[in-house]
Amino acid sequence: MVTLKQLAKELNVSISTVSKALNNSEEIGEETVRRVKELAELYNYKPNKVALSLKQNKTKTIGVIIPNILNHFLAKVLFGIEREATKLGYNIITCISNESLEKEKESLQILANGSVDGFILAVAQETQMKNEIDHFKKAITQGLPIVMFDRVAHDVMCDKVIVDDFDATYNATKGLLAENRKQIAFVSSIEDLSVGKLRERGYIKAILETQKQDPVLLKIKSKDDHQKKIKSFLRKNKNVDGIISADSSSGIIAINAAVNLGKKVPRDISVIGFSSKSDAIHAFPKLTTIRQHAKAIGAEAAQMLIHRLQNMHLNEDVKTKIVKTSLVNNKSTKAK
Amino acid sequence: MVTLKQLAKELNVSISTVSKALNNSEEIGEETVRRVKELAELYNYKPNKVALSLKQNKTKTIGVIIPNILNHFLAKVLFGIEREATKLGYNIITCISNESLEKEKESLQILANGSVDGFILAVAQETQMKNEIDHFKKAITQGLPIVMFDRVAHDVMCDKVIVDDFDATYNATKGLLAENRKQIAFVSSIEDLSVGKLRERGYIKAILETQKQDPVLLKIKSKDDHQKKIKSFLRKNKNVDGIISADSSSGIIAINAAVNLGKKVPRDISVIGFSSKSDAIHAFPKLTTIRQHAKAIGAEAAQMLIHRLQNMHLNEDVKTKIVKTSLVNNKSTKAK
DNA sequence: ATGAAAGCGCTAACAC
DNA sequence: GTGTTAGCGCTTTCAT
Repeated sequence: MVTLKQLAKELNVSISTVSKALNNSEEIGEETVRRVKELAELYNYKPNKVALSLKQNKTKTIGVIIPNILNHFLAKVLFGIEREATKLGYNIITCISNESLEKEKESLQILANGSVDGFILAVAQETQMKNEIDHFKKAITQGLPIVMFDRVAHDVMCDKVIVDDFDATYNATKGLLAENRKQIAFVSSIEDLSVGKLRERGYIKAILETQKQDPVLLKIKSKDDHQKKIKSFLRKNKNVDGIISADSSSGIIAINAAVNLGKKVPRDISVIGFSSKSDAIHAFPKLTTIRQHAKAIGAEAAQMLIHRLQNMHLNEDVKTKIVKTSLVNNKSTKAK
Repeated sequence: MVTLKQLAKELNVSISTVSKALNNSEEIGEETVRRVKELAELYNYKPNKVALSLKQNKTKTIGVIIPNILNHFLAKVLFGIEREATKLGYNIITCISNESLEKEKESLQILANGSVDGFILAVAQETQMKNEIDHFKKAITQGLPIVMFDRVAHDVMCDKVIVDDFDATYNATKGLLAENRKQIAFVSSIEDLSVGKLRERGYIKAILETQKQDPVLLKIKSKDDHQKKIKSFLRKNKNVDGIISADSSSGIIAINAAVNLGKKVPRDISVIGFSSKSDAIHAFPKLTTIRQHAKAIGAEAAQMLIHRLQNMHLNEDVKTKIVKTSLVNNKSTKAK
């Protein structure tokens, strides 16, 4: 990499002259500016990011901590974060906590050594289960703002971007009730997560309001064989004619399992699930989907963090943004 | 963040004494070392990463450029890279090229400003189609080594980690032939990619060797409705009793479509596809899968790059590592 | 209009 | 055993 020093030497001017010329300072003569810029162009000069960061005490880099990059939703949020951050002139350093509290702490620690200006993260499963939040608070105290998305720690004072999970399943359940479904079941492999609990409650509320059916829950552990669990559940509960799925694959598996058992979807059973467009087509018929607008969530989180970084002096109150889900009617429910 | 300066002041010693003490230099007295370390501990001192980078002219950071984070395979490689890099003391800055040549160039450019020590990347689709490679060469010339994985540019002299795509489909096709399948078709939505072409050739070779059937190809464009395309293909080609899928979703869709058309899998038709474990269960029966060992590819790429970074002076020859795929027999083929 | 110098936080060669 | 100094690349204040 070419440095200001080298340019200065070659042009027989001082380093500061070169710096000013490149930064369009009024102080420098027209002719000099031209010569400097020409040479800089020729050598493809780029200001050294590290030196800038040191000087200005900010890195224009965001630390992103994702629990699980193989989760389509989380990956899509990351996509949204990256795009928005890039647009606003920031880079992202990505760490994957792998749902582990320890790894999450570590990542936060390591990046708090001056590598980043702030964090965007979704809380790891283990962290949510143990309800630990000190590491978050510590980072914030150190002057590194955090934006949490989707899975948040409510007791940490920081900006948040969340989904209206409760409403989403409440409304989805209402939708199946409107189809006159007699026994709607709830299938979840994420009951440990804050969002999993919210989704469950939304479903339960809608069911209890009917006063005509009771909640039926199928909870799947990650080590279970999802296909078998769901298939045997459907076999044993022949009266189930509607399914709300809380995670991204149970809905798809449920459809395929139902078809496999000789049921017609949606004639005999309707299914609604959280899912992405690309996964929804893995089911025949295509899964009616609760869309979470993952990219928008990521973009929103990036905006919030960068806004805060650029207005640190103002000390604004923390905000929570709720991104509304939307229901995409495909063929696994009766169309309206 | 606490600095050496502040510690030095509080302890009434010089900055360099503190620095040496913390770095376990032999020069410093036992007692001093103890005092320094205690205070550092108390204030949770962490060496400023940016200052270190500037001083040592290396960032211990790797730039990773991924074409599409929503692709499960690529996401998993990223996972592998992150894990291995972290283990070896490196951070990763992630950019997403979104399959665009322009974005890829930009990312390479921006990160070449001193932000990273080298790159790990898979070439964007557009880049492969236009066969542009100057931006890669430029980065390498600037002293930033590149490791390419999966989708590589053969004309760039750099380390590579690739999959034995040709062999994978060749062998998979042979496997279906051994089941005595009379007409095996090849379904692909990635014919533009280098790996897509290799997979196609592997299939074609195996078919031509039989001298009993001709290759039958279904090529899907990304804007097509994949479900419809595959379903109507199966309807029109009733003699097809075997399918090799080149991408990660066609195989799953094919199984579900076949079942939907009243066929029994694998009695009437066998299917093999590239896929991950978590996607394979979206099909009933579960898809027999060509596993690419994405995490291993990522780890290997990280190791290669870091090895090179730590031995830049040696100027070692570039290497290409081939990671063998393996076939996981599930229920969409006749078990051996 | 141009340059010298200080300083961001750190390490290390070189005094003492 | 401890301190001084220079320097990584850059911006910026303050001379000239």
